[in-house]
Amino acid sequence: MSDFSNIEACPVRNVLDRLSDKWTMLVILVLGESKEMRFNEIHKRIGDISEKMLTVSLRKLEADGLISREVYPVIPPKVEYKLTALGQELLPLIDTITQWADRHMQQILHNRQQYNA
Amino acid sequence: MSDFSNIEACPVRNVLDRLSDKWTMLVILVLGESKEMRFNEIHKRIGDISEKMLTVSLRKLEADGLISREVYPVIPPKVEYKLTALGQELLPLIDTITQWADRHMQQILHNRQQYNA
DNA sequence: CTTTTATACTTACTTTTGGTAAGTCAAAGA
DNA sequence: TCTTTGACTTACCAAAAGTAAGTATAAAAG
Repeated sequence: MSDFSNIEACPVRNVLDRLSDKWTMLVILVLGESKEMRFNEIHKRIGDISEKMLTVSLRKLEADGLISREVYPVIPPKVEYKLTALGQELLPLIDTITQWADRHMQQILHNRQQYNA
Repeated sequence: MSDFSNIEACPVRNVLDRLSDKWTMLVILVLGESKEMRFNEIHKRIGDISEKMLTVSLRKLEADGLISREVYPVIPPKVEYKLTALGQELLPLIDTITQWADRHMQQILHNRQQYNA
């Protein structure tokens, strides 16, 4: 049983803190859909993420080594993102959650309605 | 390939949006450690969550039907929380991520340092 | 009999995180 | 010369989360 309250030293806290922001897990999922993706492709695929937050999310994932960023020196700019081996390892774990989501969404929506009544 | 940009209709977005806040996944993990838990127990186990946010997180999880909340009419108050069957289904999926975290934390910390240099 | 303690919250206020819209850069095309 | 293109950046505003204090009530302590 890990010591969740020791935030610095606890791997679980360390990783969950990084995944527990508004966009990170979704960005990983999206990147898992194709070999590599350009900034605007990811942006369109998600739809409602701001450019600012997409930039921030991608930079953090890059810093952790979960994605790689390749800049082509052309104009207009071209930048390709893809999951690293490490990132690809994480992908199926998040994907399992999305499958669970597909199976249980109806139930959850129902529960929410009950609760608000 | 689901339509992530249709936030209302997409189960993945719907569930990820709920899990993608600062504390939800960690609260589920902690509740998975014992049969049931009282408010202050959860609070101490996590350590740095505020009482306010713990209340908010628990209420949302309750609304979705992932945890149940039992109030004993005593003074001082006693309230017990535990995962429902639905919540217990989700637990191993989050737990798999924490195991991945344990395996790769060193590498990730190393990557972060490299990036900031 | 007054004060303290215990537990699970609220509430008012501040800080951090995220959203919005406009701007930047440099070359190619009209 | 003016517009378009793509990947951002920036200044400013809104939403989420943190902080510290307060609430309720009865039993136990002094």
